[in-house]
Amino acid sequence: MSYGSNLSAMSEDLVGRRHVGGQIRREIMQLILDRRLRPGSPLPTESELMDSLGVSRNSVREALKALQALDIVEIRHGYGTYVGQASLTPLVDGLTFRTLSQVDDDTHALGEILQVREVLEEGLIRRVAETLSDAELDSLEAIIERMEEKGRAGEAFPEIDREFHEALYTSLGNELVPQLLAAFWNVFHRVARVRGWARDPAPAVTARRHREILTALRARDVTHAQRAMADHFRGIEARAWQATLGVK
Amino acid sequence: MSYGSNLSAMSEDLVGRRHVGGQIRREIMQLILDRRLRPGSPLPTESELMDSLGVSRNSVREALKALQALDIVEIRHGYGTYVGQASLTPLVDGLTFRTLSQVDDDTHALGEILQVREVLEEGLIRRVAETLSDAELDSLEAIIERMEEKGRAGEAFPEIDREFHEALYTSLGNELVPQLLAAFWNVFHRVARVRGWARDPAPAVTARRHREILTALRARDVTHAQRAMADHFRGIEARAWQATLGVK
DNA sequence: GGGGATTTGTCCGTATGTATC
DNA sequence: CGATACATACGGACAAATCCC
Repeated sequence: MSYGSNLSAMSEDLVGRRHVGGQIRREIMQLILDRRLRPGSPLPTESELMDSLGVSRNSVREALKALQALDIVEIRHGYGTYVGQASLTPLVDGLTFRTLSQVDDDTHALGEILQVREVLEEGLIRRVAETLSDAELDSLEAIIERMEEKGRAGEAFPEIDREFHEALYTSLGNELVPQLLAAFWNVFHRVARVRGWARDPAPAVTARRHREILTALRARDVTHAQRAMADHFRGIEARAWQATLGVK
Repeated sequence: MSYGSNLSAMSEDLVGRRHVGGQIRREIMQLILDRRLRPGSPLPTESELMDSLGVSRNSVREALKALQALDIVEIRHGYGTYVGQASLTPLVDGLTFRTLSQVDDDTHALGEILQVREVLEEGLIRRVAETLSDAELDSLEAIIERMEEKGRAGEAFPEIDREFHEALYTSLGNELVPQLLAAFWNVFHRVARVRGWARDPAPAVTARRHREILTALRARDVTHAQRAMADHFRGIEARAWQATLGVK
């Protein structure tokens, strides 16, 4: 035997120490929870982790790489390892991969994502329509004016679009909502970029649909707002299906 | 110099070969896409990958571990590596960790997840209420009868609950919907288990709420169904908040 | 069931790039 | 600029799991 000593492996012997890799991953996560480390806090170095966990550097690194993929830790080359933001980037990676994986019809996988986003936003706008303050309506107004300006120039405005939908739901005080929507948005546009789809061919129409949503919100007309949102998604779907047909 | 020869490193020298790790991850994903590999298909062995990618085994393994965490590949000890299901387990892991990480008030993070689930299901049941067939209503009936049986015995039935909500939306033909709902459900119950919360204290009431949803669906009463679903979530919230207070 | 081949899991030692001070 | 601490990457070796004959 070359490397032995099994300092702290006794506890796992009864369990059969199955899948040491996943075990180390859980132990590092538990370490973060136990020490109440916040996102951005420094983690022990790899050397310290191999000592405290009693495993080799390779095992520690594989576990850290897995946690990095989940955005649970953040590794800065030559500097250190830190607690991550636990964002939804893993969801984006997974959904993007899954969608690209269905070569025959990405419309299916993409349509599913779009349907979920539509259901979400239709329900969310109902709740937000009642609690939206005048100040928030004004800031939405400013965003839409930038849209219309781009629309007049015939330029697409994916980032402003994203900004609008994010600003719509800030008043809910729900951090998860904008992150989920942003995740879906990222998947959609990443797939579009890989597939080489064209940009929005009619930005003025898209801007008008957003304007429609805002006027409904100003009137506190929940039904109208919901229908305007649904129309907006019809537009998105039309663009996507047209793009897939155009490419084929 | 011990390991030299740098066969295929020349191409990266100009780029500065930044972040080889993440690069390998993308190359393996691209390999799956290029070869049209389906979930369950075998991947090249680690040795073949280090040859074809021109990197060491450690680097290959770290990339594979990251992809494993995303459920993009599946590694079987002593057998081989396979294309994974690209499920939403990364989302479950991330949200669970994030929720447990907020020790002071998990009610906040958990409340956000619950709100998203509620918005989703309220919107989904509207769409499903119109297209549900009699056969599907009957299968929902069977599930609810099992609930009521458990309810009379005073036993909790988390699994049947999950089954009901999954069966509700099969007619949509959207694979992502049940997976997302299952993910949220898993986060909720995993956190509950870690926190040591009590089980459903009034299963009969929970069963009755589900019965209410079904009767509304049978009557094709969309508004009623939506309200019944909302009531159901009020019950879940009440249980959760009561549990957190009880523990504290 | 036994044995050998294949494949992943773990470990060690070392050299190198990178960021901070 | 040098020193230091850290992550990155490589090669080689052995252990453990699985499969097939």
